[in-house]
Amino acid sequence: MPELPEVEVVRLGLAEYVVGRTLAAAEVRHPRSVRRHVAGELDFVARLAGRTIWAARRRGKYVWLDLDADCTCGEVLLAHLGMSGQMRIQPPDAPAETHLRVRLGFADGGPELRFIDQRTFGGLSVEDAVAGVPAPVAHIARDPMDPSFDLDAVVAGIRRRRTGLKRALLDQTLVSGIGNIYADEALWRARLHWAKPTATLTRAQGRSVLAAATEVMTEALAAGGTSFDALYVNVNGASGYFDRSLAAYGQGGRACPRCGTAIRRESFMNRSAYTCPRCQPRPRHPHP
DNA sequence: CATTTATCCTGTAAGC
DNA sequence: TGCTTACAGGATAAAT
Repeated sequence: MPELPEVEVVRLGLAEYVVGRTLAAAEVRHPRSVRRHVAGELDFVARLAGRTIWAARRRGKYVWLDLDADCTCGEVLLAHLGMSGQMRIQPPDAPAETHLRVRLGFADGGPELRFIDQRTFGGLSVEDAVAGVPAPVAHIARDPMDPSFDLDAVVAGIRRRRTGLKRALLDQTLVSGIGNIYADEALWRARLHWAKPTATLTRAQGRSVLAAATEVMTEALAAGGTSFDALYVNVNGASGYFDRSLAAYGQGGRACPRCGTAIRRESFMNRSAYTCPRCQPRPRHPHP
């Protein structure tokens, strides 16, 4: 599932292959993939034709391409990969992928940009940027790799909440970029349980779990991301290999790399939470 | 207001 | 074998 490291790998690919090029015709093959473009499919296509891509940027799990030289107040092509979205660079004559949703051709006739998305939770839209950030991203907190990320402020924000620790880590308005995989890995590294009430979190524990999240996402980025179920690939179709380094996520029944105890899978918010029962003891009063 | 839950979607895999 | 069911889960609207 694309979280910060996977989206950053995609951003790097976009920076390499499409920045500096000028868009020609766009083709929307599935309306759901542009549903966030409120002015509709035709307007989406019309707004892209002839536009030059000036930069590829990211915040959390959102990635966008600047369509105006002045990035502080121009338009951008905003993308969210959702669960299964992929950005691929392909020759224009390459056969259509099974879940090809949007094709973006270029005026130079070179490789085109394709948005492929099996589950269609992701999508593209053209948005106005305000102070350099697309409007739908304005409420998304800075991520741990942002130079302006304020760790102590985020720890304070988490401790102000009245919820469970993992819920807070997944809340993109507190800190962005962390999804289910890296939340479980960060909690495992910090030896904290997902149901620990944020009210009982010390400042040191808060700093520890965020440092762990930053560390594990940095390592995952260096490995090209995590391709847990082969739905995540880079712009050239290659998988990342950080899944081999996961200690907790998806490891139910397997030995904890630290103490050998079997990793436990629990139900959490209609999904899963993986913990080591020994390294991450359940809090006395767990938050549901 | 703060917090939690249901919903969107499709392919894979497990269970009967 | 073939059908049904559970599961994967990011963001947000709706509910509490």
